[in-house]
Amino acid sequence: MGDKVIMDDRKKALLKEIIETYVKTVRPVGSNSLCKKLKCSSATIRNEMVALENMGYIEKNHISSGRIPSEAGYKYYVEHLMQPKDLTGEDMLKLQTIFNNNELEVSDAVTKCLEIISDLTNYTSVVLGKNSNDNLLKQVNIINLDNNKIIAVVCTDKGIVENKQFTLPENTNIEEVIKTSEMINKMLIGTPINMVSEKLEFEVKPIIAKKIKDYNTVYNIFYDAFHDFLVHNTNIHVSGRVNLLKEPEYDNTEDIKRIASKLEDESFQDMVSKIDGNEELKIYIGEESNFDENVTVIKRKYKSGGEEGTIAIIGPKRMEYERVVSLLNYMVDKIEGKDGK
Amino acid sequence: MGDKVIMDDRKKALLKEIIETYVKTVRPVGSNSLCKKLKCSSATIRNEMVALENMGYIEKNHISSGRIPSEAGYKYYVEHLMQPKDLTGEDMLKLQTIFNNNELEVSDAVTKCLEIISDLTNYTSVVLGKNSNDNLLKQVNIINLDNNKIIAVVCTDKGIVENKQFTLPENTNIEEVIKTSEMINKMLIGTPINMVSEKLEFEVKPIIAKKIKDYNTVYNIFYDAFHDFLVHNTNIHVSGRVNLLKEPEYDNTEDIKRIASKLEDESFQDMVSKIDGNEELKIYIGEESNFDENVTVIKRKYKSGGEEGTIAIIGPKRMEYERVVSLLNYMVDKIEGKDGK
DNA sequence: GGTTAGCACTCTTCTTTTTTTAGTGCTAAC
DNA sequence: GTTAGCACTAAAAAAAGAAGAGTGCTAACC
Repeated sequence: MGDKVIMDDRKKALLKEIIETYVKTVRPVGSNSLCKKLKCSSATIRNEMVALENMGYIEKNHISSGRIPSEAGYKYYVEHLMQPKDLTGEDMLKLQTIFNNNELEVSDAVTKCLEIISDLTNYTSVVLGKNSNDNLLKQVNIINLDNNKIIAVVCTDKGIVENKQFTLPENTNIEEVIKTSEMINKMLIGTPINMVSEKLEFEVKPIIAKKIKDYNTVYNIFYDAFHDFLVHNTNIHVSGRVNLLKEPEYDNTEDIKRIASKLEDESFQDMVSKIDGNEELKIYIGEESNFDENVTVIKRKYKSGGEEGTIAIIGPKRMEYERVVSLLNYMVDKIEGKDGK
Repeated sequence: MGDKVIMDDRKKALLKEIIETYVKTVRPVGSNSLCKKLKCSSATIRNEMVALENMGYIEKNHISSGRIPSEAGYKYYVEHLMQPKDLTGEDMLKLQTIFNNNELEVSDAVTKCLEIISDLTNYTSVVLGKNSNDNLLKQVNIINLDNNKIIAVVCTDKGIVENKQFTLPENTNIEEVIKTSEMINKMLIGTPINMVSEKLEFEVKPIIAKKIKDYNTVYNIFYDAFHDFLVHNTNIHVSGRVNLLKEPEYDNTEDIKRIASKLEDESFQDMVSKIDGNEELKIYIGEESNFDENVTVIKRKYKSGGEEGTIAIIGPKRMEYERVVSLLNYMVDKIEGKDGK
């Protein structure tokens, strides 16, 4: 109990072995099966297991069952034991073929990657992308439809385009809207997209206030258009939802339905959104995942072209940590163009 | 066997009762439970049941179980027995609140409806929308980014906007692209969007062929942009995926996983796509559903503004047929603006 | 002191048996 | 044509038994 047992090398090796076996087999791991690997008898292993259990790294389902890793165990593994290996040739090859296809736009590449990762790993992957603030306003166009309807098209230097439709009040003069758009194009081009609203209010609004009587309506149109650009511009893609459902530990309808619900629910967007602190990669196990106590979420930031975001892999707690981490890192390096190619 | 038994009124009432009870309870229906409703003894009902079974409208799981409707039974019900009722006040109210919200654009309204239907019925709903061919070209804009990149923005009179990015070959003159876009804006405005490619080839291409040396590159850009507009512009929305999974008949992991797979698979887009013949509403039961033998799909066409498409409701075979049909019809009338409001 | 063989014990899982229950088909009487 | 009565069936639920995997502990071993 109160014993301060230290985590010696054999205990580490044992924990590593237990976790990696469990990841493969999804069965509680018994002392017998580890004899060869650890080069000692099952009795010795059992003794060590008791120690590991007291430390909280492994647990058992019932008094005479094999051991399974605890959440703390996985956490210890991730922090101290795992060694992200090189990608296998197979994994590497598949990824390479994607990136050699130059035609892909950034966000296509990310999405495509996502699919591949889901495919290779059999987990679910999610990407939450956002237009980064280094997008600069390139141009805003007004297109005049019938019936007092107009469309405002906003475009940035990174090539991101968004549009929004408005119905003008009866008495609004479309010409004035178009003139204002021209003014914006003269004054605000090159402004970081998140600063546009501000400049619109303090630089453009005062000017049009003098020239146009219904200036508030006109102002609001552009305000809305830019505002929408910022808000709307979070796009989320999910790939391989069912993969997760098919993981063998979810073998009852309860679990499956619960997880399927969560995967469809929009709220899981929040879950992906942020990596706390400013680490590039972070692993959230069980409770911490903010999604479901029976999963692990691995998040990885990326930033490329006009877009930045987070990729998240959702898998069972007995995830192939090493592989997924390698895969993610490799992929993001490619996307960010850090590989010199 | 060879008996030609006729479907008299009592048999009809019995079949209707069996189906509607089964829809509610999801349990095989026994003769006893129907005595009150049919006003006769269980023995009589059993006799009639034998007749219905011979006709193929009901079946039993094993020799001493109650009866469940067969696929043919559902089909008979849908064709002869059900009477789409008026919506309940509750259903009506929820729908009304959506439509009173004038700000919704068409496609938003459809999507919103979808969510409500999934919510009310606990089935899965899908909409496959397409820009209808009565969209006319309104305008095409070229936006010039750095690095030989340009964006082509295509807009129709119904206010649908699409954009596509291109990287120009080194030696292409951007001015010429812009000039061509202006020419298109003069010549092709008002052309049905599906005809634009053709006119582009036979009316515009010959002209630019004379003026521009690299005319093929320029032509291809616009060709691609318009082509993409047509291809891209099928949008599919799914709502309430999990609802279907939660239906009580899918009480084993097998079924749930299989159906979840199909719901995520893109191929189910094909399933939704068309209603054969030119009926407005059609019901596909089991095998016919083209999706899964354990579901029913009800499809309903709609057409509104610049968009047309099909709404499909996917539910268990023991679907609340009457309610769903009423709901769909009511909803589509509203969307199409046929209610005079 | 750490390591190991041996063994009783525990819990799960699988198989078999028994009981209960819902509902049928058929016969004979109304 | 309708109904009561009854033997019969199959499923589902509950109970009982057998097999297996793995543990904890003790005592002997190096």
